[in-house]
Amino acid sequence: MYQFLGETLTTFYQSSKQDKPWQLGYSPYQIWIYEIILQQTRMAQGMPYFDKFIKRFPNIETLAKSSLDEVLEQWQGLGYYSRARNLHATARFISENLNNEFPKTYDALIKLKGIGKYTAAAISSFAYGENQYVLDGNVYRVLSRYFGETTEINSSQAPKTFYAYLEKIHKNFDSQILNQSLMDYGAQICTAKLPKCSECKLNLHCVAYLSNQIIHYPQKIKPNKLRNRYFYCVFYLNEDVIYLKKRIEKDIWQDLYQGDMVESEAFPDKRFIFPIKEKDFDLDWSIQRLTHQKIHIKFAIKPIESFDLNTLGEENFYALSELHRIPMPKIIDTFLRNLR
DNA sequence: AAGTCGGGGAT
DNA sequence: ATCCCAGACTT
Repeated sequence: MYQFLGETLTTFYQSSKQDKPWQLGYSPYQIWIYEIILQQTRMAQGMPYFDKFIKRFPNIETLAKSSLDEVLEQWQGLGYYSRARNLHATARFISENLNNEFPKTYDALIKLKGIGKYTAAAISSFAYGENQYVLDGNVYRVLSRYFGETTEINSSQAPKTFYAYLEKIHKNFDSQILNQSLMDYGAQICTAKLPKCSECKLNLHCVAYLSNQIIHYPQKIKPNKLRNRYFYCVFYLNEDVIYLKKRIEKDIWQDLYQGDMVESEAFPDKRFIFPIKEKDFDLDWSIQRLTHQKIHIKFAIKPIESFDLNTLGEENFYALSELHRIPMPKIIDTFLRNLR
């Protein structure tokens, strides 16, 4: 089974005409950005951000010299903002401690912030040809179906189980090619929904397919139910100035900007503490469904009074003309855009 | 070992 | 409405 899998994937790779990052002449730095952006993110969503990001920060030095706000601004709308924070911190670390030289080995890469087993393997394999195995969502899916592996892929023991498969598969084949073809196969043929089993060359030995159980693989532990969260958000505003404050809590949207915002148990909340009444929050009510949370925000606009500047802190007021350079959560950004 | 972190697109 | 994506980090 291992030999057949390796041969089939190698053949698939050679017939695939899709351009690979390293074939496009991407530098190790660019492959790093590429892999971070594509964490938990589809190609179609990530690639426009990759192009923008590389154009704005062509190398380690420019990224390291930029402010966190500037990096987050490029990242706005992409989600999982810790990726941008770690990217920025790692760029500065490499610039200050490694003489601007990007680490070249798996062992060095995995010590960097934001780089885990997958990304260390991907960079060291794709940029430097090191013999390492990538294990991502695509690989989990292909292997679990092909071998009929019932270990839940989001369980804590999943990595150990699946790396054992990879070790045997990679034994007689080129790791770089196998890494890329496993992921491409999962993305193009062995897809999560409506897999193309009829044109799949692996189905001769695919345990899930032969037992007609494809739909039940990969197995997964049920996620927790959606958490509802309710926020009130006030924008103190006049013709050319707006109040914005950075979220500093270790919570969703850390380091992004928002209005004067408080969270409540529900709408309406008796403990409401803003200087304007709950009924003034009829301006708009946005709901955003995320993977694990459902965000409800009631927005309000309040003209700036002279005492507001003292109460809220003058440093938190920004010119409207520079609004586009301030990173904000998608739902906040959308509201402010619609305001115009 | 379990929880947390975004947003979008396909079904 | 549900799933899940070229995952990593914290508790």
